[in-house]
Formats: sequence, C-alpha cells, structure tokens
Amino acid sequence: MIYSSELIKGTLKTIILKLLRDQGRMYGYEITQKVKDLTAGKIQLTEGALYPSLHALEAEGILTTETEYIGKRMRKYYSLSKAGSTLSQEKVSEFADFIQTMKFLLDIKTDLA
Amino acid sequence: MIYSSELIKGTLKTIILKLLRDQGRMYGYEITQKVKDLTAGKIQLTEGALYPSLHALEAEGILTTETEYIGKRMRKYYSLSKAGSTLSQEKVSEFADFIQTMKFLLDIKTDLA
DNA sequence: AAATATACATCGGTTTCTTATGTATTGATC
DNA sequence: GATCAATACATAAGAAACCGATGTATATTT
Repeated sequence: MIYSSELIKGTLKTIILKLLRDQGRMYGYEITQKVKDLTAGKIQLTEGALYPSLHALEAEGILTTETEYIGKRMRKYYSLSKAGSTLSQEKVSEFADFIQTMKFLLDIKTDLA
Repeated sequence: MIYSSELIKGTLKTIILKLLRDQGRMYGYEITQKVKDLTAGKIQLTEGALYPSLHALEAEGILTTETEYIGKRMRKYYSLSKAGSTLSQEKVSEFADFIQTMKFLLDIKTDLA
C-alpha cells in the first residue's frame, strides 16, 4: 500500500531534516532510496518534489552542499547547517506532538466534549 | 502551540469523516469548535478550508445534508452516506498506518539499512 | 545492445489551504 | 439600547506544495 499523496504533504521537509541529522550527509537520490527502504515502499518521494525542496532549504541556509563526482556522474551532498540542526529537532518534536494529537482525535469512540 | 499549517495539510478530510462517524451528524461551525476543543486549540480549522471541503465531499456523494433553522439562523447538518462510512474507515486506517510508518522513520537513531 | 538503475534538473498543471471579505442572527456586556 | 463577541453560512484571489512528465547523461546488468 502506498499512501495517498495528500497524506504525505507537509512532511517532506521533516523527513529530509531528520534523515540528514541521522546520516550526516546525503545526496538527493540517496534520500529517495533510503525513504523507500525504511518505509517498505510505502513512502516514495518523487524527484519533482524532492529537488525543489532541497534547493529551497539550501537557499534558506538550512542546508549546505558539496558536489562530488563518482566517475563522471555528479553527486550533490546535502548537510545540515547549524540552523538546520536546530530546525531538524524542532520539526521532529512538532511532528511527534502532532501524532499524539491526531491519534487522540482519530481514536475517539464516545462524546468527550 | 499551534501546528505549522503545512503539517495539517491533507488531514482535513480524514478528520471530518472520523468526527461524523462518531457524532452521527454535525454542522460546519460545530466541527471547527469540536476539533478545537478536542485538540486543546492545537488544530484550528479555518472556514475557508472547511466549507469548500464539505461542499466537495457532498458533491462526491460522501456526505449528505439536511438544513435546519434555529430561530432565523441556518444550520446545515452533514452526515456520512454509505460510501462515506466506508471511506471514513479507510481514511482512518490509512492514517493510523501512516503514523506508524512516520514514527519509525523519525525515530531512527542508527543506520538500519 | 538493450534495459534498468543512478543522478541531476525543470516546468505546467492541479490540489489544497490561507487570508480576506461578505452577509446575517444571536447573546453578552456595559 | 448600543456595542462587541459569538454563531453560522459562503466565496474568491492568491500562495504553497506536490505530481507527473520531460529532459539529459552516465553506469550497470542482462
């Protein structure tokens, strides 16, 4: 089962920032594969969503980049800046809180209000 | 703390469908208040998002409506159709699964791949 | 040699939400 | 009894974010 696309909306940045915090540095394609592996294929990031998002985060100073070549093929590695490291923690905390709230909201069986 | 807007994106339909399954029938304003109450103000649905979404769900045959008047003030009650009842369960299940996946994804401390 | 995988990038269109605006009634406060 | 807040609907322009397609090129597998 692959999640309906609207579900994943808004979580992309959080996923990127968390992976980079764990992995140190990653390149775009690697991120798509890592997410696919870790979620058993349930979340498949599209390049059309990922690359613009990475570019935006870089422009905001959240990510820094280093370009390397494996043979003739380019790899653009992304890492967290200091601001990115802070933001990564904030985003994950916020999402953890959000999960709790949604769990409660979606588990209600009786009228609690 | 109010969640950043992009976090909530894509969850509106699920929230509506779940609440209607629990409550039987609700009107728009009631939904905004109920969500606010149940989430301690952390999720505040805006009318500009809610009403178009309700209209769309009605047009798709997911929701049915009855209009009533309290004095001279209109209330438009929404209920789940049969298709809506099925969809409600599917959406909540999908979200529950999504939560599990995201929890795993955001909790990784070490390289598991 | 052909197909698949790796690796980047952009762009048009769609969906979804935000912010603002508009109308009107009802209840509370002063 | 006037004013403000709450209740209750609705729409509409613009922004944000993503999808799907397209494009380029190298490397690996079959």
